[in-house]
Amino acid sequence: MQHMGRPPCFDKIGNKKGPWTPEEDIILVSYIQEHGTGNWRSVPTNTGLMRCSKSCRLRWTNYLRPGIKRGNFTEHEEEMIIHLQALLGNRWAAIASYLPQRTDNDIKNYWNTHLKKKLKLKDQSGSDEGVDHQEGHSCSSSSHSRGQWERRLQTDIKMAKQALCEALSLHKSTTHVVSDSKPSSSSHHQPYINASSSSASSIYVSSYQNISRLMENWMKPPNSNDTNSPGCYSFSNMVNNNTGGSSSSEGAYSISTTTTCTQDHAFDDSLLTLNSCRHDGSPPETHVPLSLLENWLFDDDAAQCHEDLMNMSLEESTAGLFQKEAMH
DNA sequence: AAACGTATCAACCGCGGAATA
DNA sequence: GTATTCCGCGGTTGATACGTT
Repeated sequence: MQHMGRPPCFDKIGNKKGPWTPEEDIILVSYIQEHGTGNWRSVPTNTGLMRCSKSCRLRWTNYLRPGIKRGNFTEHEEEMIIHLQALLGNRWAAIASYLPQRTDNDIKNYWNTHLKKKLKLKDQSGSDEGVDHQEGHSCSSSSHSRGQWERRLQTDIKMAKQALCEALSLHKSTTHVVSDSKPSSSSHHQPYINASSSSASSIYVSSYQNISRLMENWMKPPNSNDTNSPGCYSFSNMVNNNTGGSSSSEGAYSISTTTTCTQDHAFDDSLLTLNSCRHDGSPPETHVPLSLLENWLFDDDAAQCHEDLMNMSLEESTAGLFQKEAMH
């Protein structure tokens, strides 16, 4: 049984493991800025990084990718995760697609460390809920195949949305400026330059400036307020203030901070709309009379979105293809 | 102040499925 | 149609930060 799936790439001689160093991060980021994320296999070779492609991809998607929000989960996010977990099970990637600023890894960790416990306590304290909040998911009864089916369907929907979005948004302005505004807390967020995108193939950020800023931040003593993990430095600043525009197959969204939402709703804002606006990032403020379809694609009225999602089961969202399985 | 226990999260690992030869 | 390679996902691990005794 040599090949059940792909053998791990770690046995290649000299492949480094363990935490990433700032230097490695820089190399990876600048490479991806230039070449995009199309071909992970070639990343180690082309960059000289002594990491396997998998490790590079992981580092990028879980940490370096633009638009990742770090730090505490908001209540909204928490609710979303609980809701979606009940709906989708432990499909963290699928769940993460609704929480675009969070990585699947983050969500998974948060679930395992916080939410699971929380729900357990809740259950113990007498909540009756038929909902099974454990490992499996509420709908897991019949549903391995259904799960796959759902996943596929979701992907199809996403793609359709994307295509429609592109088609519909051709006329819209593609520029969007990243303001260094808000993000909730404290931050000494510095305004990183956003190489404003010319849609699909755009580079999401000005490499030189951001990297030099990155360097600057590394020079500073770590701020305990910020993030405590070794991999954090101040990079999150950069990352958080950029719009995504890379051509990553999975994470190439752009997050506009110029949308109508404010404060806490920054999160809701990107919710759902993200998938649809990933390429042009056009701020939906330009609400022209929208067709139903366009509304679906571009509507990011925060409250609305959130409401919608919270009230919408997957079944509903997929036009009643499934029988409704009572959530609440 | 030290020892110990717990929580957190970045990274690893193995697998399945898609893509390609 | 088969074998091989690559990508992405989810479960798990291990280092370390944090809290308690």
